[in-house]
Amino acid sequence: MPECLEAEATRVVISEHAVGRTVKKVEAPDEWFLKRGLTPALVRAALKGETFVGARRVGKQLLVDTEQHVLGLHLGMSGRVIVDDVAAGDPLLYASNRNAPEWRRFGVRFDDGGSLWLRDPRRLGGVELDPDESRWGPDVFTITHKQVLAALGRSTAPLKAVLMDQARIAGLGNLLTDEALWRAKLDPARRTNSLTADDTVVLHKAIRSTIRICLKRGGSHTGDLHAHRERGGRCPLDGVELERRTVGGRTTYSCPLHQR
DNA sequence: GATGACCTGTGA
DNA sequence: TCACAGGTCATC
Repeated sequence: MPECLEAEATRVVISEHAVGRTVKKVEAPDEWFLKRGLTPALVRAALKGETFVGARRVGKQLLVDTEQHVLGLHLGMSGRVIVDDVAAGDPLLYASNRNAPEWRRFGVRFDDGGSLWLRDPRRLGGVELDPDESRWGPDVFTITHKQVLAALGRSTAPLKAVLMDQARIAGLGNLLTDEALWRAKLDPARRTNSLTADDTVVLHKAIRSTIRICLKRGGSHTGDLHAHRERGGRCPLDGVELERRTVGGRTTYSCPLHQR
């Protein structure tokens, strides 16, 4: 599920329900889930006795600050954070999932008896310690037009591929990118360096409105385009059949009439 | 850059 | 049984 909006919902839950609490025990039952050389022993040594002092987010990446370390949590394609057995984010989506204990990939138990778990059926998420935060571009929530220009650069890659590159802009995933491009009336496959100055202004506004509106509605799947994202689906703006193809390695829906 | 790999669940 | 899935990473 997670693009930046789901990560943000998760950040809020961690901030409201886990910050201020102290780690008593670290649970790392799935070693595969520990990334970049992290081991159960290392993460245990780093976090045991540490108090969570803040929860941040850069794009899709969650960053939990402790007194001496930063715990990086990534939700992958199917991850959710559960604090004290209550799932973060959309309760409807959560309800459709079974709560299988074997999907718990990483967790901490607090000294007050509660817990925080990262549950991820597909195991595409991960945990790292003290991540290098320079590998992410500016966060999409607050991105400026100037930063959009810098992100686009002179790239000849398809526009969608550039927007989803987390090093250029952090936070846009497949659904939000399709929605933003649909709103901007820009073809996802368009060569990035073919955009006019006006195009970049429209694109920036579309990104901002996509984030604002979908955040308010409750997630990456709440865009106007999303309901029509299926084979044979029609553009909700002008009714023609949407084009379905692979752009930037991801299934892409766009309107062949109004996205140019 | 495009492609396949990673891993596993869901639904047609 | 198969296609597909909201993410990243390595490799041609």
